[in-house]
Amino acid sequence: MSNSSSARGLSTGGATRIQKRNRAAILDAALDVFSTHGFRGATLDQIAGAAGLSKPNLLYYYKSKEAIYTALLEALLDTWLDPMRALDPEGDALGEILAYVRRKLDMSRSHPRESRLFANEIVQGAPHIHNALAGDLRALVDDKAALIQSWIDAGKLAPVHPHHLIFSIWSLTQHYADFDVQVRAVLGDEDPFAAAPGFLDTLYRRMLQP
Amino acid sequence: MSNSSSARGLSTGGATRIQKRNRAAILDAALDVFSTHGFRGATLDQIAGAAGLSKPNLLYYYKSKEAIYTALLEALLDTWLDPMRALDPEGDALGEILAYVRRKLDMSRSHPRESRLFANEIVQGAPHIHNALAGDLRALVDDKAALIQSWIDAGKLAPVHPHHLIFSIWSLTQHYADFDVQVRAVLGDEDPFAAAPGFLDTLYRRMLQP
DNA sequence: GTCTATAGCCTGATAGAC
DNA sequence: GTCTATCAGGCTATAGAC
Repeated sequence: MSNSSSARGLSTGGATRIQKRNRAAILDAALDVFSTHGFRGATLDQIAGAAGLSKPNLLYYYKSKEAIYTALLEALLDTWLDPMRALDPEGDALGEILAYVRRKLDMSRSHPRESRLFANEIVQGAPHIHNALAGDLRALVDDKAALIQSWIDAGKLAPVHPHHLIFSIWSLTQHYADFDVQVRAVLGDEDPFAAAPGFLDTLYRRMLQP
Repeated sequence: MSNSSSARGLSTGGATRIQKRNRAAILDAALDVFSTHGFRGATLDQIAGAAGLSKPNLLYYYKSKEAIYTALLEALLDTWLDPMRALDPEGDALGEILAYVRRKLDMSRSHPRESRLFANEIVQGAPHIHNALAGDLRALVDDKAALIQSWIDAGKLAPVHPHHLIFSIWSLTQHYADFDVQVRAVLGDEDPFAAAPGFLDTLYRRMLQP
């Protein structure tokens, strides 16, 4: 029997520890580069360099540039929507919305690369994830919009268009990640995230208090 | 005397009508292509084709890809900020804000390419217009933020952080242009601009009514 | 699994005829 | 002013040695 990787006995689920580490390093490097330059603007040289691999070795793990990109988008899309999934029908209406806003704002601060990755993709027409938008995303949003509408009907929130309310939360929170350079250029030394939580909390309290 | 262009007697300001028409066609084509694919993703072939010129002829009018791009950004930046400049210190405070929001939303509907051009540029770190952001833009925003603060101090608006109020207006209105595909994927057949004006009007009334 | 070398394509920009 | 032809460089992806 040959000393092939699959016969080593140390492999876990068909992938060695080195393979797992390299795949993770590649996706992290790809997130860096794709989020900064967009799909077309990124090069395999940059990604390979950031991952500490040679370019052909990079293509040993993923067979093409596009394969890296779509693997990255798929791996992130689910977690990206977690803050919205956590909206709890049993919770206090206004409190749930405010907590959702807070979670999204926290993600803009802690995961700006993910935000800019999706921003780049969507601004340019979402050529790689259009199906996910019209499928899973739409279903999830419709579900949560119905929940918001039920809160409004029960008099727990002031009346607003539920879908546009959700758009406003995405837009206001992701703005601090996607347009970070502009925000900081205008604010100077002031940290955007110092006043942003209070501002958004006030905004949604005043708008939604029944 | 040779029959050179400058001796024709029909030239206006050093440029013939054909030159003016071609320059305008180039900038319009460049707006199309750069706003859809970003600077790096755009190609001179696409721009030349959209403008109805050959690639070398394109480079006769602008000496490089970057020259086209920066000419476009400079030509648009001023008009892009007009809605904010129109904020009138003598007008009614809440009415002025609501009118500004409405003007910005109208621009997202009528000029989505311009919005996406700046979105692409800023998401990727604003490498070509960083100076303009930290210079002219910041000065203009600081000026209008002071105006908003004076309205708050006079009791004409509910207290909010003026800079973040301005960011919110940019974010909420431009979202409908920059993330158009996502908004439409979620809304399905419903026209985003049907409910958006009313939603934003309600939002800012409830937030700012003293 | 990882490397060097390179194929093959595309892109921005230039030369030179008309 | 506009074209055809083309160069030089950068890019993705593959071949093949180890």
